[in-house]
Amino acid sequence: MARVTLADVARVAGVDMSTASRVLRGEAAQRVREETRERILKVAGELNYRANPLARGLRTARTSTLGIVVPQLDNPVFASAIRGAEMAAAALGYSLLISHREPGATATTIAKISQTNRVDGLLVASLDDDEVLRTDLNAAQVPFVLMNRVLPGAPLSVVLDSRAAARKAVDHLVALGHRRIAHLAGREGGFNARQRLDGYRDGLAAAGIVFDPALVAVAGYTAEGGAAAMSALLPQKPSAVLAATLVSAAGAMARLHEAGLRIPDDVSVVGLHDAPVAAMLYPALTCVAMPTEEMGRVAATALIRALNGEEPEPVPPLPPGALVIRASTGPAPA
Amino acid sequence: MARVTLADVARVAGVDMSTASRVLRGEAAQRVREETRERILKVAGELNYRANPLARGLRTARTSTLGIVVPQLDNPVFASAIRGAEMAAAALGYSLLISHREPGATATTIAKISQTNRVDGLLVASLDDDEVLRTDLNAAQVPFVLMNRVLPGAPLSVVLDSRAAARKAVDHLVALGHRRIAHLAGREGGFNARQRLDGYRDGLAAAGIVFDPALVAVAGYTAEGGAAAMSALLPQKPSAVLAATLVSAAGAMARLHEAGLRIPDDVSVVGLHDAPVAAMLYPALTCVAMPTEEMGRVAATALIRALNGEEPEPVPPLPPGALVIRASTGPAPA
DNA sequence: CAGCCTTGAACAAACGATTGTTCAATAAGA
DNA sequence: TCTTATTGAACAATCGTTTGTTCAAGGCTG
Repeated sequence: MARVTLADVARVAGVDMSTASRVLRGEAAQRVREETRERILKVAGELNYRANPLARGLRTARTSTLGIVVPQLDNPVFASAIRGAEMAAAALGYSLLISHREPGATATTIAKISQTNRVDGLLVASLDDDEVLRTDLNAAQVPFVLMNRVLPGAPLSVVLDSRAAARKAVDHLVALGHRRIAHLAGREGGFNARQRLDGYRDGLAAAGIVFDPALVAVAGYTAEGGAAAMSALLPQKPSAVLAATLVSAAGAMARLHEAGLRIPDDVSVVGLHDAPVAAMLYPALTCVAMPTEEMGRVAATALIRALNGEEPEPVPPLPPGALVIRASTGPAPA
Repeated sequence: MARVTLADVARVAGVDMSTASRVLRGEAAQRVREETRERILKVAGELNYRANPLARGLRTARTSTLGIVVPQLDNPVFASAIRGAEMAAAALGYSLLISHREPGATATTIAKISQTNRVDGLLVASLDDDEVLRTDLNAAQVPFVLMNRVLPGAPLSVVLDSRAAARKAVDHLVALGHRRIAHLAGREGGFNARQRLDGYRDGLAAAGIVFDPALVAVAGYTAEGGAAAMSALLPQKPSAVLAATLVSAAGAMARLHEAGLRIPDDVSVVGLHDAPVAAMLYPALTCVAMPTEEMGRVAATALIRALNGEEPEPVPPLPPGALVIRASTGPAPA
């Protein structure tokens, strides 16, 4: 059970460690005779040799590990971003070190994780305010990529095209004949919230509907917020609601039930992002799927590229996925 | 920005690296004069020295990293177990390397993650069958602890007391006057499924209700399964349902809505585990909270103990948390 | 005052890989 | 045939720690 080291491989193959190393890393293939090369590979295979990442990391000053910092683990958005990042990282020989970070645990997490010398770079998702996030990131000792977020001055971000997604959702409602469409917005001042609001307005404009500020309420990212915002909007008698997130949609739906309104007969509801929970709501929620897994994949890939010294090129917003029509949307009431 | 190494600390403090190392690791305090000791600590602090985990790991053959393998990341149960494990690990100086593992990606993940020499031990959660899991674990090159699962022969497990939880849920229903209580069971043959079924029967027995196999249906761990099982049970006209998981509860509730039955007026529903999604269902689901976060914490702690050579002592099942009464349960219909 | 213990700290050898440099043998060119 | 490139592989230093061993100085005992 003793680990097989490079020295073992070299000894068995009858070559020097340096030669074995070069062959196994696939470097400068020209400098080694084909026959020797094959012998080394064969021996390594037979011995089931695996390079010790610590030794390699020590020598190369690289860990082949990415850190990923998320505010919540059980949020489906982050969970699937992690999954995507993990797959991309694994495909490129990297591992993922996950740190979940309580919102408000300012700076400490990013500073700590990057100081401990365990990761080459960081994937960062955050729900914090720009300023807080900026302070945090200033403490980062390693390159990083932001997910689902832009921060002026931050080098690289991978974002979802929330604007297009919101537009898509509104188009669906419009096609069903809705005209009084309310919007449960995200946190005020947030980047994504702005995007979604813009998309909402795009949709209205395209349908020739005049934007009515009274039909927009800030719901934030909690069920309670969704319920409260829905309460505020009820007097406006919307026939449909676009919620910025699944969670606020759930809160809104609960409020509609309480108010005795039927979904979708009286009010249609559509949310952004698709996840198993959408199907578990009652009625099952129509929503626009977002490529969150791809976001993780793209972010990890971009980060690794940057670590390899490639010039980072900005990533365009990821277009929304399919409109998943479930039971929560229907024709506008006559 | 160049990293501060132990050599730097030693040089500035005017001592040998070995002395600095011993002081900073807090080892054998007796062998160093108090004055020297303080000087080293002071210098290390001023220089903001952080040991390079790779170098240390190389020398000690330990990475101070735990791997955690979960079948799903967005499952609240696993998410909070991860959170708990992370906190415990961090408190003991360990990091967490997360691998999510598609159920069915047999053996590969565990084998790979433990072969790569990156982790000292593994926390394993799995939904696979015993045999599959056993095969997987045979490939493990490092110590491991099972979470929420027992496997005959496996050295160490940390489990939730699902039996007591199910019992608690049934007691609640009984107290509300229910007598025809159905059970949506987990996967047939699964350890937890058995536990919950036993708890369900315990509850019935305590209330003097005769167990009726016709009131039990296997729902598995999906919403569809929950819905299908609920369909199968409807002809039995239960006045209450105990679902083994939140997901199957959601499926069952959807089915009840379709059938035109009111919750809780016609049928009460209670689920096991508490998570934000429970509050998002309609009506909000009454459930028995489970200490999943603590499970992660305890598992990580036990694993680290084992890695330190301490004799592992079996961990008793973690008792269920509070009964969280929401809107889905009410008095039995007259 | 000589010899022996203690104490405090330096010396030095790993851990397992990577990589710049050297060197021998062969091939090519003059 | 002798020199010069070229190729193929060994040599050896290094990354930053940890830890077994050695060693010097001072304190004690007799």
